[in-house]
Amino acid sequence: MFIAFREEVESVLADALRSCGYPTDDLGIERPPEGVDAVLASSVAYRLAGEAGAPPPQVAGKLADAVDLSDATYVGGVTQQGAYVNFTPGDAYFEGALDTGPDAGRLDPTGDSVVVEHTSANPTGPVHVGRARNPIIGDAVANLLAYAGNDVERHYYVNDAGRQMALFTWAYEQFDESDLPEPERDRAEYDFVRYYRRGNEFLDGETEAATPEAVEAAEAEIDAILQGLEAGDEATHERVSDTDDVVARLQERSEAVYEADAWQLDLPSFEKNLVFLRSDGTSLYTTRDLAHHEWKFDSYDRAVTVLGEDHKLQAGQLREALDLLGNDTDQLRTVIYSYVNLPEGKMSTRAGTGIDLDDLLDEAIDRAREEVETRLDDRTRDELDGDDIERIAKQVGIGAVRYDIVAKQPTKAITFEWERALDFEAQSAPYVQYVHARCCGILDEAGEVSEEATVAALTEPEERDLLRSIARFPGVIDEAATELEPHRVATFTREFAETFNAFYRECPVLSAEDPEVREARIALVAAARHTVANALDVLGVAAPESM
RNA sequence: GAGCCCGUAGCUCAGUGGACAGAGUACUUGGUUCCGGACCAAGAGGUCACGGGUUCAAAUCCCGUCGGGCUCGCCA
Repeated sequence: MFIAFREEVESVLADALRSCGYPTDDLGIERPPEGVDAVLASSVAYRLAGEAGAPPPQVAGKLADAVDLSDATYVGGVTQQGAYVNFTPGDAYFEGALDTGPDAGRLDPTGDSVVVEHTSANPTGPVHVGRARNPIIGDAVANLLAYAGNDVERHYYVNDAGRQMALFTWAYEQFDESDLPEPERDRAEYDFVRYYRRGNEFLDGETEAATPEAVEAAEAEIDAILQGLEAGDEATHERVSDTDDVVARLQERSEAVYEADAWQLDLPSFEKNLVFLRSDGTSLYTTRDLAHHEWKFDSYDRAVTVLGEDHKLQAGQLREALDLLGNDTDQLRTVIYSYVNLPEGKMSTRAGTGIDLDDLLDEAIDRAREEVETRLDDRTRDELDGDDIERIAKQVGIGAVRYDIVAKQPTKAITFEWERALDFEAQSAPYVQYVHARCCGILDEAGEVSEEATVAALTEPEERDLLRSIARFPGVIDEAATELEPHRVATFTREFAETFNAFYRECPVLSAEDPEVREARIALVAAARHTVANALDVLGVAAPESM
């Protein structure tokens, strides 16, 4: 509804500007502050004041008069308030919101195919919280693009060809399991990471056996393994097997230089040369990634990659090299996130400091379970059995962690604190999930949602506010998808929950005396439920029917 | 040292040219015979890091300073 409303506003405002003889290049459309009774407003009068030779409020008044709403469906009215031209919704706008169903927030198909790559990492160990933003943001970005009407594919590119894997392979053969600590969990990556850490300790000379000669021998062996991986690389990786082709094309570029036996690229925007072929003839990650991205460009309309800020330079070099190779790099967008730190310092897989994501999730589920159990006595509705408690604990615990991470702007650094991430009150997943459960509770008792329900029966300000929030959801999806900023959806869920709670407080649904009002409120709760369920779905947070 | 990112209430964060800078948390006070109190209402809390500039209008854009982070490898 919001998008159609916005298009109508753009159209009628442009017409009004033309009829007054003003330029239409900047419509100045924005969202008015809280308390203003309009869905959208225009501040264009400020910019026209000089040209019109009249103060902004006068220009705004003239424009408001010139707006012709006779063909408008969703825009119900236009008023001048100070220097602003305000557009208020009509009945069709509210009716559309009340009709919101299971496809809430899903936009019309764009026809674009998009590949979202995230969490690409070396399989050398478990994911710690420092890196946890990658899968969580990546998943939300992919969901967001799918809701925005794109045909989305998700890729998790496991790189098992680089030096870290060669080091790991060497360490795995070199060290005896009996000399290693017990794995922290019964899973492969916890088993493997012990070798990886021990290997790094050895190479750093931190163990007794690590004499300079031994380290040198180890390095030689790792190099030999790397050569072997490189040879096997082409056979096993169809998608990056065009690396040779990329190397050949790069060598023909005038930016290519051959220095110190290695092929390098002198990129104009970067100080340092980018080596794309080692002196021993093996390729580098970035070279293989170039071939991988050309494959993406051939196979999809657009590509999105979610990367930590430590990869930012490499992402820039990749983009410029792709450009040199003749690709349209507008197809590629990169979402960069900052690392998560602990109050006591940095996290590192290699050093073994930090909190594993698995541990955090377990702790979250444990705390959620306690929370559910202490609230059991307060329940007035259905009884819960052990399975229900476990399900709710998982939905709430994992939801709280994901929400805590996805709700923040990725570019900002986060200091991770247990208490904050697992606070189940206020600006958190459970707060929003609770709204969903409440809706389900009401609908459960209400039975069928009537087709006859009409917004004419919804006259309370809290009812109208809720309708506006429901109507706005597709607009939020549109803007968040355009900017690749899923945290905007999280912000929306918070505001939405507050709006719903205000409605819940002021407007009894099941006990409403007027049957038409009761019917309409039930339909409103159903629309709200679909909205909050899908908003949580975008964020990758479960929407429990009871909790 | 150079490049990039960040700095908003005690704390955690929204807001990134336009209507009085907003939430939560913590603190103070109040609310449930009534659809689920994981809720709600009220109060208090701000040199938007600092200093210049552009603009009718700057937390938002530009320049500089300070503080923090990331990067600068024939690693990924």
